[in-house]
Amino acid sequence: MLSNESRFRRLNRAVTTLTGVMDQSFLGRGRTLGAARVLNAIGQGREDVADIRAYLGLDSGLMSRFLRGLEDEGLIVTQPGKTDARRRVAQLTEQGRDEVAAYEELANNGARAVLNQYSQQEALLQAIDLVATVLGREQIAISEVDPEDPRVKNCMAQYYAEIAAIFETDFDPAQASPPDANDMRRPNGVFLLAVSDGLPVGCVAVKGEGNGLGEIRRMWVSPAARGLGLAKQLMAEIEDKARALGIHTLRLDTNGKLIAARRLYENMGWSEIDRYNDNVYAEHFFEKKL
Amino acid sequence: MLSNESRFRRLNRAVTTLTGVMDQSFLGRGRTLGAARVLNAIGQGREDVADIRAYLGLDSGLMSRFLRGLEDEGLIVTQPGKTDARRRVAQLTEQGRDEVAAYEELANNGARAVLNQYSQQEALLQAIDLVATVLGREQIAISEVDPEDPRVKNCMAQYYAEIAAIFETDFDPAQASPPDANDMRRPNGVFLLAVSDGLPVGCVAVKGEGNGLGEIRRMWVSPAARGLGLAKQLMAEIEDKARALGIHTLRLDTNGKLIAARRLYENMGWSEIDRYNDNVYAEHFFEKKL
DNA sequence: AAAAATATCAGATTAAAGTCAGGTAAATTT
DNA sequence: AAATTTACCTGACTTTAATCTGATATTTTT
Repeated sequence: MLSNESRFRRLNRAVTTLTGVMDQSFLGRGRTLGAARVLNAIGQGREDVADIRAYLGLDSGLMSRFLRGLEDEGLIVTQPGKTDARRRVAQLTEQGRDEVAAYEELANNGARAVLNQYSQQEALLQAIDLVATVLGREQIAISEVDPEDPRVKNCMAQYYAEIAAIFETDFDPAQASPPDANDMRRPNGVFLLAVSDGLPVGCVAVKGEGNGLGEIRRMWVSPAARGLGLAKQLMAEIEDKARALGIHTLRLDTNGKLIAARRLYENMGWSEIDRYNDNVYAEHFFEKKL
Repeated sequence: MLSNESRFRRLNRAVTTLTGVMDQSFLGRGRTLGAARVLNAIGQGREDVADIRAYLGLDSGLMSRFLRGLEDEGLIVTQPGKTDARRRVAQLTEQGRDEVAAYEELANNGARAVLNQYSQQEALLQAIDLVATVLGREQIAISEVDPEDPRVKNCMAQYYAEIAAIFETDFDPAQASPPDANDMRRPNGVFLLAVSDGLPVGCVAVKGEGNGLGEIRRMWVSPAARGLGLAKQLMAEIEDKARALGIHTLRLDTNGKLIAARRLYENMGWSEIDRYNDNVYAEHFFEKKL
């Protein structure tokens, strides 16, 4: 009925309207939106002035004035950077933290007001995650994390829930040869987590034992990030990490129902081999020489 | 992992960033955003100045200046309204139409640029429809349309596709006692369509034959609008319309697999009766005295 | 018919954001 | 060591949006 473009523009209009309302509530704290944006950027942990400037797209003169204003209010302090004294670093004062918290509260209240009046919140949130992740696809960042990072645990919980739904039985991780966290930490292995604007959207690990053999584990991509080529990117990066760790042969196992995964492995140069473990959920086994 | 509020705010950020880029492209046409917004509102068919003013939330002085500017550019003409000469009415000139088309092109290109780089477009668009509809829930408008309106055909096509998926067989509308369009037109009946910012999200009809008996047909709510109470609203409105047409008894049929629908009818005071037609897809029959 | 309300317009003013042209100190390059 | 570049600052200026006041024409109410 509507063109795809129009459907997209409907979203723009709906979100823009809400954002306008939210911005209005921000004004209630007696600061201009520009100053509030800078303050909140600092509150998000962005300290480097040049970084904030790039993030918000501000002219250096304008930025400078915002910083002076916030300083005069006693909300931030700025200092020359340690490694480069030209780059200045901004930090919140006690009072600044309170003020950021107040803005957070306003933004969260605005969000809650919308979410709470809808009966099927989880479905809505999943749609929101998908849309936000696809629209912000350029800013998905893959980085090394500890295998016991709480975000990793969260990814795994989602993974198990999905697997259970696909297998139509309970999924017992203990029966899937659970890897020792230490084998996914340097120097044995590496754990990679993909994050899209704060939301964990995928992970993968290489598990090693220091003998040149490695295994790919914990491969997962959130439904919100599927179709973006993230799985391929994670696999490529983890292979690089494995190579750098001195691993020459990688293996992995997978279930027959995870068809997309199997196709990916085949496309990326893996070859099927015989069963090499007693994981009861695994039906296909692959190997790749690095 | 992330709070619900944070997940919502991720969407805000992603959309706002894109909107900013789009707005930049609008500026390329040498007009301020304010003036462009007014022009595009007129291009959308909003003619009444007071209406545009309310829609865009503009002060009368500011609005007046935008209109003068657009008039000076030769893009619009304004006249006193016919029924009330205080309210002015704006219309596009030939040149204005071209300019609106140019803005449309820019906006559509921006939307396409985002959509086209994603491989699972239809899933994304469905998520977009859901999010935009829920966020813009207040602006769903229900109005009478002709049963042969193309938007109605589109709703029905979606309905049939869904039904086919639920029944796991092909669905042949010809076997479902298809109603005569004329019986869903005044004075026999009424057809209602629910539209959310341009997107048809639901419909319902009362089919009558002028004898005080009526039948509810074409009841459908888009997946994008479920959970908003739209079905209930449509049913309530169509009952009112039926009453106003002089109908004293309403009937309807439904399939056993449409559980939510059946529960709705029961909650709204319908009582189950014996089969009254030979619709092969119908398994439950209801009646309501008005 | 008079009074009140409504819709727009025009001019003056303010506020916020953004731009531009130097200037300084620190870092980097030559 | 000199020249260049970088990051930030300051002050002057422009643009855009927004607000406020008062005027006019029209409609509605009394």
